[in-house]
Amino acid sequence: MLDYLEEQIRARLIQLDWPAKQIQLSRPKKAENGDWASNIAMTLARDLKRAPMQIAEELLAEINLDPEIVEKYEIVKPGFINFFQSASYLTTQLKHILELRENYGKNAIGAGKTAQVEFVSANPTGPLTVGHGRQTVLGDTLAAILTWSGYDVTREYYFNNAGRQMRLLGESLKSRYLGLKGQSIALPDGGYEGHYLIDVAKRLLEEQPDLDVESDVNIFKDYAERSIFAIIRSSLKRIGVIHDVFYNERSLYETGKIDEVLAILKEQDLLYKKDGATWFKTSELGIEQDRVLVKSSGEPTYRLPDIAYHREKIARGFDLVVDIFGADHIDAYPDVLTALRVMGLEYEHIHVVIHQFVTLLRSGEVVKMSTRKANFVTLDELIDEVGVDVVRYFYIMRSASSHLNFDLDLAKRQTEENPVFYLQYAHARISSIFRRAKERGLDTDIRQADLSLLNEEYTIALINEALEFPEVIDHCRRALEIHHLPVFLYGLATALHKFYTEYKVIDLDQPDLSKARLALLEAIQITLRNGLDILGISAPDQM
RNA sequence: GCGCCCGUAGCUCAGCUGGAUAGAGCGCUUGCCUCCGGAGCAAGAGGCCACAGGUUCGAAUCCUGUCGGGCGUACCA
Repeated sequence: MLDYLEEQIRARLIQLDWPAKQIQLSRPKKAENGDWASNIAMTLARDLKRAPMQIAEELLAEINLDPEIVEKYEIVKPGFINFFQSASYLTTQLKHILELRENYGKNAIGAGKTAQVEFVSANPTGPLTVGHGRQTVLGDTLAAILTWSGYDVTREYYFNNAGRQMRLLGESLKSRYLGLKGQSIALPDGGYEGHYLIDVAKRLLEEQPDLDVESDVNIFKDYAERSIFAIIRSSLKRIGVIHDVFYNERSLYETGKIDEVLAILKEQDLLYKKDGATWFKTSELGIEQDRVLVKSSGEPTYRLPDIAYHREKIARGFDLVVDIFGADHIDAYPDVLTALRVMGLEYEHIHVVIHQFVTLLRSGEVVKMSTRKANFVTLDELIDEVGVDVVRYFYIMRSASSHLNFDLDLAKRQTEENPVFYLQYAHARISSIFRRAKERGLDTDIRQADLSLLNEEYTIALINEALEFPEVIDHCRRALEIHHLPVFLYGLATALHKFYTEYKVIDLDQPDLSKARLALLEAIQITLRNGLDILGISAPDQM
């Protein structure tokens, strides 16, 4: 419909030799304003120096619209052109859903192209927290949207198991281990206080009881890394996330990629030494101050490997790269992009999605969290408390750029107040109707259903709602925003419930109408299921 | 100080590249099951879209400024 109208209007513009402006078509909020509306006449008014109403008249005077698709059109007040779709168009589209089934909503925009989504990327210093959770689900769901858009998607986890933080982790574990043996050694300054390290220390003590103060800290570091990575991977698995690639920062050193970046920047005279450190002249490149790339200790700061990593992403040839960062990393990526630019690399296909923080609320109170101290809530604890479906939904129901209030009380309620159950209930309700229809001996073979019987107000509203699904997918992809999907699904569930209250599906006296309505419900269920599938939320047949 | 994000109903938030009378959930008031799942539906009350300018035929949406809140502003990641 959208493409069709755009094509027809464009043809008229060319015919009239009017400017080939972008043609905007939208779905009006009010039904009386048609199914699709265009503001083209108003946007042309200035170019043509004529009244919009007149322009619309002339534009439509000789337009050629298929009556099977567009029943009629109207020109209204300021200059809107409203199109009304025909009943046959609606039934054709409904058949489409029934034929496409689990493919309904997919498109081929990314066909033959590759995409990479980098997300989570937490270093193995502790379990995933509630904060990581948002990014985890956000990235996974955006990756799913890209898959539905035809891309060949790589989910990637970038991590660093070297450097100061990891050394601190090793020392912290050593301290805990020796503590268990009765040798009290203070945690290092800024060390990791989390209780999980004590558990790790206990297991290490069981496996290797003979370590002591003299033992190499690397033994502890490696053990901590392995143990914590196992915890992280198990959390990811629980929440349904599988990364295709775990990219170790260390490989950038081993393959010389770090040195290459330094060499290129040096060649461009963008590096200098000061106080024993190597600085990047970012202040000459539109950034407030210069940045340190290599510390006076000889260790690089995180920026340098990040630059090298992104250079590698470009070299790997992805058509689209999406980085998911938390708001606390907001300062890092301009430096990276700047470095890529001065190295003469194409980086327009790299998109950064920044999400704001998560606040946990319990009984209306903010749950205080601090990573340094032991009192953070882990993603696992959250899943234990409310379940995977609810966790996933709550994380993506709001736009990433908004702060997220995660209301634990609401999340735990298995009642009408919980939007997840509202959606799942819609799906289960349809399954239930099909079960009942079979019990009653109704012919549920919907293939010969006469869809033209579906012409009541709320029925048409429901079909229209379902037809928006592909547009929503497209919107999510374009904007790299996922929250439009749960918002859409919620509206679809509402339309379904409304339809259900208004009309009886199983009516033995009207088998043809029943069959048509069952066909409709099948299409709605397909749409709901596909949407939930993208979100990684289960679609139950009964609850 | 500077950079990014946010400010829409009592609360939590939608509102897509500017469009027609600003929406939803929760909470509050009131209705709807002899009938396919009431985990549902309907009605009502509730708004100077933070504030002030500007651009435009038209602004919650774009621009500037002000005021609030969050995050950052490291030789931590």
